[in-house]
Amino acid sequence: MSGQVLSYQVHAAWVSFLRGHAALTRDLNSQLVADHGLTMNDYEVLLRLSRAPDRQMKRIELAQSVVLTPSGITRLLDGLEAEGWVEKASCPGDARITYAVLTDAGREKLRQAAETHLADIDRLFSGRYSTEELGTLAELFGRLDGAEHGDCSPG
Amino acid sequence: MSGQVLSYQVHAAWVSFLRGHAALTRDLNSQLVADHGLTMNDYEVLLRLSRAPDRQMKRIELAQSVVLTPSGITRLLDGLEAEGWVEKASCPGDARITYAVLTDAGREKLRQAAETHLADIDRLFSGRYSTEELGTLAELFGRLDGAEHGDCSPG
DNA sequence: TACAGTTGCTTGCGACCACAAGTATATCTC
DNA sequence: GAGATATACTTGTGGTCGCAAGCAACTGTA
Repeated sequence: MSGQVLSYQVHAAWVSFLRGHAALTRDLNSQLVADHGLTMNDYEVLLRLSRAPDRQMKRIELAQSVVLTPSGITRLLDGLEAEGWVEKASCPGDARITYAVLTDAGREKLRQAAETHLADIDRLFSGRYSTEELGTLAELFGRLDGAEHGDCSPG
Repeated sequence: MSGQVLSYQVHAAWVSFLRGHAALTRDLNSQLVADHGLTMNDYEVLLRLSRAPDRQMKRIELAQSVVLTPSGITRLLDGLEAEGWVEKASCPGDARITYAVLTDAGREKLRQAAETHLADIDRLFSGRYSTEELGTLAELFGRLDGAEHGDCSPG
């Protein structure tokens, strides 16, 4: 490894990554907030829950899955619970653990939001990349966190 | 284009993109703050200025180059000015315009921060990708904003 | 010159999120 | 089983940043 002098490729990729993320998320987030009153993190949380067994997850696992701290997930879920889209459930075997459960209303909210949000994402990506390139991106990104990926549709 | 049903590739790439960005920036940013008292945006601004002619840029152009709003760049530069790393300069021909100018102290600060920050970036990327893959990433990312890229070393 | 529209910048406000500290519960060690 | 440690979660605090509104300066039209 170099250490002292960063390769041109690494830095060029990193700067583009930062700029691309800032530009895309600002666009997508403001659209999502305007259309549905959800932030992108709200949406991602609803999506994770919708794809989890019994549509519920431990809060701590949910936090890790969307890269938020425990305090972050508490505040985020506060909002979703206030809207009735998520509920708490206790864990019989461990009183420390609280589950976040997607309600029917939350499922419906996600379904509505997905209609425009997926189209927004599609518009930003499909115009710039071929199917093959998207596959390459998905593979390379996947290495950043060793993430698993599921179907993209809610439900 | 699809519009209604998002392709698997698009969504898989997007979700990995979000997770990767969150994980990487949280790591790099906390390191940079702990080591040098700079946020990643602070660093990026200092770097842009260091590579600009006469080490100065119009504030509005600086904001666009790091994807911040005008209010965002005002607050950010407030901090850098308070530390003496950046100064304001007026534009002779247009009193609306203010330049942000990198001071010698700011240049030195950037040099010090770059030592550890570039190594941090290198560590995160070089371990996961080959040189060829980094080139691919840089090219694909570059299309997100049509950005131009300069040398990665400050000065 | 007068007036409308645009541009650059700042400020008030609110949202989001991380960190640190605190509480409650569980587990491990003796 | 008592005490130390670890885990899950919440809350107080502070920082960053976007949006809307406002101000100052420039430009265009007549």
